Amino acid sequence: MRFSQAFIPTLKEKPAEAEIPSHTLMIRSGMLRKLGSGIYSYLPLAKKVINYIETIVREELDDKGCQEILMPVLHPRELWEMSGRWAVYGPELMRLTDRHDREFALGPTHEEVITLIAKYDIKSYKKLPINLYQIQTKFRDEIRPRFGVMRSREFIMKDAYSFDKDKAGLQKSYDDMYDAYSRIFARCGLKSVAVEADVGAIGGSSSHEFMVLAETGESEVLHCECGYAATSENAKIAPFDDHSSEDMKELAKIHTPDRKSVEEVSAYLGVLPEKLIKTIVYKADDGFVAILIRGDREINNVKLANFLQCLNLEFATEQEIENIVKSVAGFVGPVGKKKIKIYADENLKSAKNMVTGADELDYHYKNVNLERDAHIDKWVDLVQAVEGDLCPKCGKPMTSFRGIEVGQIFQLGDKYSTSMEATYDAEDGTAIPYQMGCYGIGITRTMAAAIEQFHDKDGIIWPISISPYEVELINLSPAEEDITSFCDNVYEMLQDVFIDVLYDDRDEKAGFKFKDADLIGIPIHIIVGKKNFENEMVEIKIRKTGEKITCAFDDIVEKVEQLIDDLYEEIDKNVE
RNA sequence: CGGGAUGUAGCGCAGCCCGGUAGCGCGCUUCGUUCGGGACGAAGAAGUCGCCGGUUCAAAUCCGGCCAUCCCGACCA
Repeated sequence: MRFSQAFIPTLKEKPAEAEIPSHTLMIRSGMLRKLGSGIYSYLPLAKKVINYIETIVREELDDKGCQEILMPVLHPRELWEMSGRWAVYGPELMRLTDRHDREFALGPTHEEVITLIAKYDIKSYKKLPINLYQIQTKFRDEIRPRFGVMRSREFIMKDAYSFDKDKAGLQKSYDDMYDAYSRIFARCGLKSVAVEADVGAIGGSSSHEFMVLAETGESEVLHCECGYAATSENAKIAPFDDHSSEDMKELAKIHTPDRKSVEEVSAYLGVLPEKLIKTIVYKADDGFVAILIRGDREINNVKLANFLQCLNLEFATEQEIENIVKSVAGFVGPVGKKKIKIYADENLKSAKNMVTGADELDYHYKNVNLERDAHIDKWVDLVQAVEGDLCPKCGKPMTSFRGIEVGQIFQLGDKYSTSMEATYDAEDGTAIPYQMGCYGIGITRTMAAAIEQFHDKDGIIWPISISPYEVELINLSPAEEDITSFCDNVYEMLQDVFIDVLYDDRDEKAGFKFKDADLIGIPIHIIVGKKNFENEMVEIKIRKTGEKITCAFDDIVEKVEQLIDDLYEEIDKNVE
């Protein structure tokens, strides 16, 4: 492609709306333009990257025997009522009404549609297992779209659905997808890691998220050298140090005037925050509960919501604490008989001689020993894991990094097949619900994640496997006829050997073209300037390292082919 | 939805407090010079000042309402 003909509207200045590198760079490099909040047009460079990512996805999935289909974006309300998700999916489901007042959703995911397809047309065990996928625009009415394509309301996603006869089959399909995903992200040139994940609203049992490592990632991942890795919201931990060796002391009420927070009480009494127990009252779906957590730690809301099996979870108000719990905000505690259920983080089980609220204004208890002084309805893992916590598998301290979630795989089991009465006929003729799995990859998010992982102050540094072009040929002297006709020639020769090349033939200053080339981030630049030209040489620059090599005219094609091979080899060695 | 901000030329912004009919930089068009890290000169095109209403002789500017966009928090590929 000649740059002079290409639609690549680059920008010198940073756009006001962009916060993170991928967003800024996609706009500046002429890949992306905004239409509305969380709604974007993909210009030619972006579309090429998307195509390359999709090609890798298709190749790897097809290799596992998956088959591509295309399902509708528009879903009738009745379909979502079959699974019960019209009600539970919540405001994130983009809903609309047609001229006859019929209600529809714009599909955020396609479990319902695919299950219906299977229900009608995959009736025999002989047809199983089967895995169907699509690459489709998805809609999610995000509370707050941000970071450009990273969290948008409309995005391109690959979603696959597996159907198996039994759990063992599902496990096999799941393992295949796990393997395919690892290969896909590696082939995209990305450093990624699979972590244990929360199943969230989709439901089901086992799940992994694939995270691309990047400082700007929205998720914190805890991992251990033994291989354990999980998002911080989902991470389990080995119990922290206990105090079981202490003797239980006598319970005592102490005056703590106007000291409510952990910091205040801990400073006033001269004890460490870890000797305090916070008692937090929540309003859950079916009533109020009190949760106990060590003073220096936080409650993990995902764990709590999962444990309580509830959709809405909020703090009780001061009024509710007074009226329902018969206590005082800031001084709530577990000692004595209570009207509501009390659940304690299991790490408190061995804690001795703790400080808690005394359910009375300006008073706390000291020397509280939960098993002696309180009634705990259940001990549960509720703590938010942090860096330094011990690995649940091997007990070593875990470290943390940030990541961008680019894919997630789930074992759904028979959740949808049962609710939608989708069954196959087994060998003995009985109707059995499919065992299903679902597997997503955010295509456009993967593109953004690649930029987050690979950029510098000058612009994007594309991994060659998903780069919009493999080579950028830069003519620094378009006014010189001999140089230009030479460049035209090189352009032809490269195309003849199927190298995808962007040819900067524009009548612009050298610096201008260099800046654009660095910004756009094509991995290999061939620079044709006057001085080198007179010596029958060109310069080849590697975008990633900045390394510049000179190359004789006759060797250009061979050298470039070799450099391309090297870059692919570097990627391939990380593909299992 | 709560908190904070912004809306003026394609992009980035000033002007608003103190009302008098719009300006700067980049980009764009033409010409000339320049030509290895976002050149210079000259000439030019381009804006219903987010929308609706109010106050006023007069509104980008003051007042009210609405809309949109962005940032911080709770959700997710």
